[in-house]
Amino acid sequence: MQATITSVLQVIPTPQSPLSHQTSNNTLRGLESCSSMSKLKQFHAQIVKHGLSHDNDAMGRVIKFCAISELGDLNYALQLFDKLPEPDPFIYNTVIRGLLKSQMLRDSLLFYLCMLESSVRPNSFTFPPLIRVCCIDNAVEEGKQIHGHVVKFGFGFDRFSQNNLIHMYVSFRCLEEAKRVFDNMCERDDVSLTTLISGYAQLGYVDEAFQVFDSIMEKSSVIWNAMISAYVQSNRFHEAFALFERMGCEGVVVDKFLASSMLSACTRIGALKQGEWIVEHVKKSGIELDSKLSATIVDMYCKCGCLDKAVEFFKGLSRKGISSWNCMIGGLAMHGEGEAAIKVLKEMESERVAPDYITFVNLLSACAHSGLVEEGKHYFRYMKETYGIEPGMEHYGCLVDLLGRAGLLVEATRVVNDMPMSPDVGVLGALLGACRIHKNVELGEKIGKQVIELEPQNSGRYVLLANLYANAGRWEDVASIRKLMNDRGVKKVPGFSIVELEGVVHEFIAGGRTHPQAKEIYVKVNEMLECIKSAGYSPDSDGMQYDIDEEETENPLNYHSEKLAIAFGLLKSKPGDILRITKNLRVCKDCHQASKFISKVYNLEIIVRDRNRFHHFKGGECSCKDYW
DNA sequence: AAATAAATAT
Repeated sequence: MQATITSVLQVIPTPQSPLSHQTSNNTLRGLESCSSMSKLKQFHAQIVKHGLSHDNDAMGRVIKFCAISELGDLNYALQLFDKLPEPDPFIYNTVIRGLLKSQMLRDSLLFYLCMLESSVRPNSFTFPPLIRVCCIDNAVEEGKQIHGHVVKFGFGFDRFSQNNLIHMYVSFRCLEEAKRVFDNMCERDDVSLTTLISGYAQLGYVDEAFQVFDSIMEKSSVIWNAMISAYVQSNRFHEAFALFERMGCEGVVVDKFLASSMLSACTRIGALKQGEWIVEHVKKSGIELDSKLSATIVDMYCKCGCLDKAVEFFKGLSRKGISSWNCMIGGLAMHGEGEAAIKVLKEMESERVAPDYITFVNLLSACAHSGLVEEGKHYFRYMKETYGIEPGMEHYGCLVDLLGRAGLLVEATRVVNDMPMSPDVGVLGALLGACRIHKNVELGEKIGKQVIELEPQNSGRYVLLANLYANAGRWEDVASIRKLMNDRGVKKVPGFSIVELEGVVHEFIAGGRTHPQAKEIYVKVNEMLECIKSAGYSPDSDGMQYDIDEEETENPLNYHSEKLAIAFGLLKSKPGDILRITKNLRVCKDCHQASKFISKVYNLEIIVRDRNRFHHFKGGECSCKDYW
């Protein structure tokens, strides 16, 4: 990007080609509906015959098809370009877009330099794709230079360029720059606003996002949606719901995007009642149930713990998109219904829907959660053999998880070592998890250290390794992990659990006392623990989660968010009720054990969704059969 | 002749 701009500033405009004749007009019109490269080559031949092979207008259309269309051929476009004596800005822009589309990011920037060197003046269409290139390539320096060019060539107030610049600076995490571009605009549109709002939210500045949102006088539904999703994304569900309500009061119509965002909010916190309300609304208001929305609904039912309703809704779909199939299989996986998941795959095949990459991720995860080792191994090969799907990182992750959980650590390690790509944190994390389950300290230590260095800010990894050490009685190592976390300023993610009772969502944070009935709840926790102790429960401090926080005075193990949520549920429910809990972390061993006892002693069904899967506690047993 | 953002499944 060394080219100087000053030399290009005085450019002589490219002379326009002579007008095309009637015949060539017809040829050009035909090009619009061109359906393949071989058809295109016929058109090209016609153009040559009419003596227009150097005509920018005609050749521009040909190049556009080759460079941009799905059926095109970028190399052919480049060959044609080379034969043009004086390509115009449109043609340069088109090739730049084509290079972007083919992920040839560097070449796209270089091509822009060629444009400048040939003294062809960029226009307002030149910059948006270039800005995207910098954005995707994370090319911060080049991005700033392109921004300079935008201004110097006089497009500093072009809305498309500005919107793309906002997007670019957000992706560079330069929010001040993004805001500066935004403030500088004379005319902001929905794109400018949503880009900035979601940008703030992505980087954790939800309140700043709200300020922008709040400053808008006339809010379109797109803007409402952006702000609501911003809250959902930041786990601030109460605010999302509150805003949704306010939106209704202001008479904004719920469209499919809003329905989708709200459903995903319900899904994330496991708010079944609210989710069902949205589904009813979708049905009543005639919002089009497209395949994406259907998938969202299937997913909502699954993740809110209602497998039956998910299945019912799924079966009722007249046209099932691939994502609905995938959500259904994924839902069954979470509930530990491996055999059922395999059955759905077979149904899918008999309905001639081709499974894709994600189908097999979900299917393999179903096998892993149900301990279906042979089946899992079979489908791992099958997807390649039958559908030509090359196993990706996620598939390897599932396979390692599958083998590791089943105690086949040697085989799991071999898979990791023989993978064609180098294993990411997910894959190694699966192996580490297996080491913890099967108490393999040597391997676990080695993998644990790797995983921590790959993701130094992820507290969960430290906790996992510390647990492994604690398990082996290696307390000095536990202490050194704790020190490492402190030195690096890694904060443990606070665990929270959510319960929906009578349509109201209650949230509990481990050791927290913010709930209005906190006092009663804590009394109930103690009573509850005493009660199950006499039924044979003994606290299991194996998990060691508590020892990692030094400042806690009480034993936080007793006040894990899940126990608070259950105690609250006990206060509010009658025997025979079902208690649904959603939590952000994984269930710890002690809570798992306690939940089993509680389900028996209090005759209460408890359905817990953790980070990974569902646990259905009933009569002293858990649906995961302690396999999780 | 031409374009940017926002939703689902790991």
